[in-house]
Amino acid sequence: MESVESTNFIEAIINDDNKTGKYKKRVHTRFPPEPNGYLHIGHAKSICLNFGIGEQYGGLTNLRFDDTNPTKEETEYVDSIQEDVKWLGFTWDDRKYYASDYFDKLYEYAKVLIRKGKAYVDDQTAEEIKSTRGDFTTPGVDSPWRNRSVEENLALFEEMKAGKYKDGEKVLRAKIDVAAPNIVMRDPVLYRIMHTDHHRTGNTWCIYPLYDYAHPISDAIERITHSICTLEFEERRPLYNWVLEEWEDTELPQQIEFARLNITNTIMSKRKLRQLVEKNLVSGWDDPRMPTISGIRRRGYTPEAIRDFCSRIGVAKSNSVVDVALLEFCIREDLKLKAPRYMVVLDPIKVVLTNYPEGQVEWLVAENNQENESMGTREIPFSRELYIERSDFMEEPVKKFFRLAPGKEVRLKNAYIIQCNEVIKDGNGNVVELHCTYDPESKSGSGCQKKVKGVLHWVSAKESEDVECRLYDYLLTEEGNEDLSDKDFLSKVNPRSLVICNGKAEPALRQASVGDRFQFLRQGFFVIDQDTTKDRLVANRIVGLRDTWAKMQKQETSQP
RNA sequence: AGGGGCGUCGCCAAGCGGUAAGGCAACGGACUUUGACUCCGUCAUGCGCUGGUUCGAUUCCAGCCGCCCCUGCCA
Repeated sequence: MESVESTNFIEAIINDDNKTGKYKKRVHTRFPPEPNGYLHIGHAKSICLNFGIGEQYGGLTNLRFDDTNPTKEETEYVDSIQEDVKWLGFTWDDRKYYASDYFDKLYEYAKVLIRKGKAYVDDQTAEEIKSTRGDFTTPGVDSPWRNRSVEENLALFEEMKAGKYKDGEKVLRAKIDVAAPNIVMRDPVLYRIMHTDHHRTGNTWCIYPLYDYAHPISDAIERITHSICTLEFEERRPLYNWVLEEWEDTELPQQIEFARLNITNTIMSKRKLRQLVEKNLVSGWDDPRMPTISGIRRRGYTPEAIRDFCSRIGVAKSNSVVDVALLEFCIREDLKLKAPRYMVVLDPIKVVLTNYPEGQVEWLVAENNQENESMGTREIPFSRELYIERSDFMEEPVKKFFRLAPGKEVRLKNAYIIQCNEVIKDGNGNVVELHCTYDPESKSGSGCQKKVKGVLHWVSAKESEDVECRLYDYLLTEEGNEDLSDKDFLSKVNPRSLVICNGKAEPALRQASVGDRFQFLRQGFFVIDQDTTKDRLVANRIVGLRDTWAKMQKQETSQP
């Protein structure tokens, strides 16, 4: 809510530009995803940053699909990206663009570069280009085709466009300096030949521009002022500026880089997330365990929580790994007053109140959210047979355990104080039932003065409805986003080791998860997902189980 | 090794020469019919290291050390 405002380095740049009048106080940003996958929480940082700056400075923010590589891009992805950005609460109005909108302009400007002697057609193969580019310590060598005449280059480039050549036969290269210390500047490729259908332009083109060429021009065409991207593009900034040298506009966009988001134990690589989907290790990009925007939406995260998270993590240039606990804090913070607090029992143990009349049902009043009266109350059934959480009972209580134990008293939330008198076990010594007595004078709200240490969640055994549900835990890895080889990675990425719920993760994580689960369960912060129908039952809201107990689909290990 | 970045509390992150904000986490304590929430309190004589400049340096200079990125016709 009242987070302290301090300006980040990007805002400092913009403030300075506004002061010097560099863009006549115009602020125009863009969010430029390649439609080759679903957006994840890491993209949310970029979205909040770019759209946030637009809002903050009374400027504009475009949505632009960077679709210059037809082999990777699909319409499904552009749809999901739009949905996610909108869901986060941002709007681009009519400013939705595609790099492919500019294919004609890009082509024409390439010819300008050729006429200026700043680009040439190279006949070398990819391998030849690679081997003549040199390495970190060795300068590159000029291509034998580097000094073709403007006329020849123009003719060749037109032939490339006309489809005269096969894939890889020729490329258009920038004529910069093959010996530049910055390898990016060693005559980078501007255009390649690809006889591939594009998701929007179909087979109109067989030459496609590369990012380094298309991006600065797209920015310039849209009159972007601050082109914000991640750190790995930093050494490409000289090329970004080089491409724009002949551009006629006097207010050229400037590239600014920031560190991408990493979260502890969270897979943030699109490549790896794609593998999870393709290997069917998750149900899809929107599987509630995925760190994708659509996945965490299904988990019950709110846009407000994610935006709050993005503002709390800050923006800087140092590689950092944010503790997932901060994300969890943000959703709790937002849901605190929004989520109805229902009681739930996931792993039930039966409690029989031996002094409560058989067949009697009493309807008790419970507040939906004790911190937010406007959420009202509901009536919940109370009867002789109830369920409580198995972990809320300990036959031999440890030191600070103040839930139920033989002889101990505890309050059933919104109901009565009960005392445990007898423990019923099966042939194997497993506790199957608890016989307790309730104190009729202790009804909640009756002004009963008796104090007990513990308060338990419970549900009536007969009057409650069952809800088939699954409680998902995060898709966490022990390694986080470490770079594993494909083989190692896939061996780790299976539902067993990744789903903390299954109790298969490393002890420290598992413990953290138990704590987290506790938070969420006790406060009614659940996500349930009806797997069979794939119904988006949980989208955008927290679902509590109203006085029911959920039958967890048992995955081997039970809760501690 | 060449180029480009970055190093402030367990995790983020302000600070831009005047004597270390804030958040998360953690830990005490109060309150509590959710061990939640709330509330109080604690939590860097220290800013990668070493020198230098200065009355004074996290902030300037030099030299080290550490980490990240770059040799796609991916973005």
